[in-house]
Amino acid sequence: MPRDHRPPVRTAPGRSATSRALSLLDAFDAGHPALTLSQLARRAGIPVATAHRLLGELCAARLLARRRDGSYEIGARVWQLGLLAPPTSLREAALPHLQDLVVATGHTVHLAVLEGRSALVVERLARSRSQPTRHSPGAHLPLHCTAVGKVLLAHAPPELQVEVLRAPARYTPWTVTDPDALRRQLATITAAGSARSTQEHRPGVWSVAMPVTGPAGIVAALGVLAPLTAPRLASALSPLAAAAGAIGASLADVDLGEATEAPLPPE
Amino acid sequence: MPRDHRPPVRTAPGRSATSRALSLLDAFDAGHPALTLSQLARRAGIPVATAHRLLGELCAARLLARRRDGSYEIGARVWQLGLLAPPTSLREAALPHLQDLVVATGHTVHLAVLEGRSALVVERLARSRSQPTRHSPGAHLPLHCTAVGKVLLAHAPPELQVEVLRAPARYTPWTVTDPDALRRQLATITAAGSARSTQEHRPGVWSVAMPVTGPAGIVAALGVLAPLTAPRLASALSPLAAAAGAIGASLADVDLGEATEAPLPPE
DNA sequence: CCACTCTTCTCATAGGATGGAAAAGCTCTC
DNA sequence: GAGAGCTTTTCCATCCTATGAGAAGAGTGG
Repeated sequence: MPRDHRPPVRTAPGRSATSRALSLLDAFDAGHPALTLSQLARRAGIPVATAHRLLGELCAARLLARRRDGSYEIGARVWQLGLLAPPTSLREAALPHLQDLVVATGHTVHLAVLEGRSALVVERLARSRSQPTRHSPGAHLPLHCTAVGKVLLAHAPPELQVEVLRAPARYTPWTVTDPDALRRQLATITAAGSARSTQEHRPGVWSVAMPVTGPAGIVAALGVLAPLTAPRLASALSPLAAAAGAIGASLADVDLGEATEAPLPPE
Repeated sequence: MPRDHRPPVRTAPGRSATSRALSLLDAFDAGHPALTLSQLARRAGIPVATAHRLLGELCAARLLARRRDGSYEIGARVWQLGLLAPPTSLREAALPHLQDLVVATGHTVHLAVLEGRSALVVERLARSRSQPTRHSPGAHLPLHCTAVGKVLLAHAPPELQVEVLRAPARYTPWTVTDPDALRRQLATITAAGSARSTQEHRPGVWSVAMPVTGPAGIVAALGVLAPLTAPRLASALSPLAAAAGAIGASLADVDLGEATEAPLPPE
């Protein structure tokens, strides 16, 4: 019975119990779809013993599952819940039109929504299915140097524009990082109804995008990507507009749940 | 200052803080993709004040989002995390083969995995995209009266078989609810390599299914559904086997993360 | 066989979660 | 426009539950 003395436990730094559990979920990303207990504890910044208990709860709720080797992965329950999230209804409404657009243009097609300070790719379709798509659905794109991002930014609330234009990151030698130049671009985009990006995010690639307007306003941006060597992009504008319009129209009865950012500005 | 006296708060029944927060997530389902605070509190069985605080945390973690009208919905973050769950990699590996199978048979195609005591539909493809698919991906099917369910059950651990066969629910007049008869069916299915269901789950519909075998054993079941009036189902067996084999083969390098049920049997 | 890492479990403490109640909105009806 | 009935938000005293060091168990491999 060597358990002789128990020094007082240095307890609860300040985060709530729930926030710790949720930080464990945040430890997973595309590069880390499965993690061990100690990896999770490290990445979430909480003691192993605590992580172990919380992981047990997350597994009981089926948000996580254990693999054969003992490591943890995101559970099917999360996938299932995710089907109820707004991107799914949008994605399903858009899919047939995206396919049409791929056929019409022969290029890769993007559908993205605004999430936080970046564009969340809801769906991406390429000519050949087997072609390795660099950014799969679920990836984030910058707002200031992609065509879909610019469309979303141009129709975003001014506060967000200010925030994003404060310090635009450079991705290629062609990325526009001057706030004033970008601001002028946004004005043009709102007026013209379409945005483009030429090698601003990825060398050798240009893209055009247009807004998708549902009953509650702009809900997404639809873009076409192609290599610089491809035929003129002007030919893509007409089918792009048609597809964007068709998607918007099919959104008529779909929920108008434009989610707001965070409900609690205080703190 | 009318706050004169404060009777002691009848506190904490027994559930952990985290489990309460997670029960709020469980309140969402396909029929209720958006809920108000009081609905959530009712459905999760927790006081409004507590629910309000926990919902604030879930929104901060972006697992939930608020709509314009103040109601809550599943956040895009959940959708994004769900892309890391096993169903996604399986779904993506299978999709091209499912499309081939739809073309080859002309019927609706199902891909399902075992989850708990039911079959989780990972993907469903029909001939015409616009046709209203009754059960979309994410839905659960019973194990004892659908073709995909029977395949999964036949290869499931004996404990699960016992549990499911204890009291099989009746869905139609043709549902087989006799445990012994079902047990014999399972033996036949294991031997023959395919299962069928004729109106056992839904009147006027039959289905055939086969297992999808990856490097780590049976990972899913692939099924074909058709109305009773359709041509003989035997013609579907050959393309079905081909597709199931192709999916299994393309799973070779995909993670072998066969998730176990729950890690903690105690309690 | 020992050294090492990862996982599981225990338990005394105190700090945070709890929920009744009040207040603030919000939508109708009369 | 007062009032009833509803939902959402805030407050705070109590006390229950989360906490995390440590020890033991379970692998791993040199």
